[in-house]
Amino acid sequence: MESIFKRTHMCGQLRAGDIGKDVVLNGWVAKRRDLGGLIFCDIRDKTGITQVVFDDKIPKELFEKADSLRSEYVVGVKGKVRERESANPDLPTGDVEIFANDLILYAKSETPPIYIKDDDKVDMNLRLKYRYLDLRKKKMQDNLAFRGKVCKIARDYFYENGFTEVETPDLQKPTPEGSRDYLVPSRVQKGCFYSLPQSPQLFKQLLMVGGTDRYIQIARCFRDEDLRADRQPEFTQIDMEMSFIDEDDIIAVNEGFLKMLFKETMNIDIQIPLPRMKWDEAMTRYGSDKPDTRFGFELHDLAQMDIIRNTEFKVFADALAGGGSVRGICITDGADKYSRKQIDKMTDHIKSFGAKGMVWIKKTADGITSSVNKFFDEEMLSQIAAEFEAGDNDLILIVADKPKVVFDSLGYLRRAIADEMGLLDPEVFNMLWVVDFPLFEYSEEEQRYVAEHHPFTHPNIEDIDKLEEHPELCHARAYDIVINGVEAGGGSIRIHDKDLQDKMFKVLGMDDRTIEEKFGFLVEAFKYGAPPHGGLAYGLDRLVMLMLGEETIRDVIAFPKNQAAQCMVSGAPGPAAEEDLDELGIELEKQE
RNA sequence: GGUCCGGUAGUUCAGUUGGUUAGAAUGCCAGCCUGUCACGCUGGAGGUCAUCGGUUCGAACCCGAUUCGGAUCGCCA
Repeated sequence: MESIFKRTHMCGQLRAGDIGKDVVLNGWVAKRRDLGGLIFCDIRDKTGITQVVFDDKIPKELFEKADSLRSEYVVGVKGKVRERESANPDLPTGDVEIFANDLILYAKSETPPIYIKDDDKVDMNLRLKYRYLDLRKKKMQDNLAFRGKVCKIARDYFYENGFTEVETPDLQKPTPEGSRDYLVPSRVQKGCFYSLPQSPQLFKQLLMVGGTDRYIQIARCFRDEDLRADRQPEFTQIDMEMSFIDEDDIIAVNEGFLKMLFKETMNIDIQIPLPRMKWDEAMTRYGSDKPDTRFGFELHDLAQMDIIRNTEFKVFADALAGGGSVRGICITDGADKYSRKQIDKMTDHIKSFGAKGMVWIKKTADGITSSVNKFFDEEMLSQIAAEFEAGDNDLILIVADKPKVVFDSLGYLRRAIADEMGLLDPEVFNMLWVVDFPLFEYSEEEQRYVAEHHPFTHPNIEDIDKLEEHPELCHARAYDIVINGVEAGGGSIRIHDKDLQDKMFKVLGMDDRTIEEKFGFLVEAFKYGAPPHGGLAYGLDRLVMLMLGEETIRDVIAFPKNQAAQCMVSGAPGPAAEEDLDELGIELEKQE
């Protein structure tokens, strides 16, 4: 008795040209259709399914074995490829079937708790618990293969361009700046902790000081923050860094990568160079530093209009008096699509961004009306509509508040509405660089300036002398690659000059001791000759999700965590053994 | 940490104004069936209505607490 049938083909492979061949397939029973004296059985592997036929002309023993097959049994089948009596046009292998003459049962299966088909509606947590079943789906296998291919292309491209792949340590020194670290206790140094890297940032800069010149890594990163549909606590970056370059070099190299990537994975031709948009422009036109440019609905600033500036409408007047702004978007053909109730729902949602309300104006063939008729007569409303160049049946939405609230609200609304109206074409990939980010952001909480990107980001050359007097006016030599409204990657030119770095730390309110504690080793390294350098990192998971049009990052990661950051397959995280904790010198608080 | 939504059969869901034995589809089991491919037909099994408490003559349904899950804001240099 053979223990294994050596396969000749994969299950998605056979075509009409294979008719007459003797073949061997291995796989799982995807579906059994028992017609009595005739049994059809679909065998599945990661490439697809093939129909196998058993009839009562074959030996009784074999037929009975086929009769006993159930879903997800693991089998090997020997047989002859033949033409189907009626082809199945929905299947790549639909012209042929295998007339079985031998069958081996490798393993039985209990009835699977989830459906194994691409368009299931099974609860995500259940899918994650039985991930190994979920992964049998063609779509999941295709997604994993696609992700692998993206990694391979990244390696191919960067290797060809003189980059060296280097692994940076996963056990790092805890960094107080930035997101929460995952901490790993040290056994040898009791009371001390490693942190898992949020990114390889500091080490890749040390590699530049070390003369690596061009570095690439497909790097695992960890951030102990709350999860989202597009955010996992452990994720992967395609991380690169270059020496003796400016931002044009970084952008050119990465445009080359993106062009190759989209060509080789999806046969899409990206036109390079990609457009670059300043951060200020992205905010004022799209209300977002990651604008989706596949559709219009751009923001308009109404603060210059006399009727707005001189209005008695308290909301607008207060916003402008308090240094805020009044801006709006015009939804083409939105007037009859959105009821009062739906608009109220939108208003509720933008309240989560801090907005206190929203003004709407509907322009139709019958006239113009709004939620502020008390303050603006028809003539005034028409003036506002003209500012938006609104046509009949357009809907104008206006938010007045602090700039951040206005941008967040309108930025959200324009994309959410475009999505609802079906304007987000999944076949189109609109890419652009967002550049000239603010260097600092004022943290109300900490009552000081914090780095928008990180403290090693090089200020724009012309802003350097403003650094100490007017940090709020400084811009950064930073750039984000934005695809269809998603930040696929970002990076910057780094500071390599020690004096400039010191100045930067000072603006950030760090004294010598803090600097020494946090980044002492980097500052030390920079004393010995750091080359001008900069780089960029892509969020691999997010990039793959975007390319595949998936709605959640979990569908492009083999074993993702659920929202509570648990691995549903293994049950991680779990409690540690008493003796392990003892050895680490860790004592737990007694839990009730 | 906040807000919102949800938890009913293995799965996806319905469940009226609070009222008899909680339903459907699918899956599963058995029988019949030789060209199916969402096979078909017949029959069957399958439920701690998340948990606890309350209101009530009576609770899947109303109220409260807890818990779990999801979305989202904060957070994510």
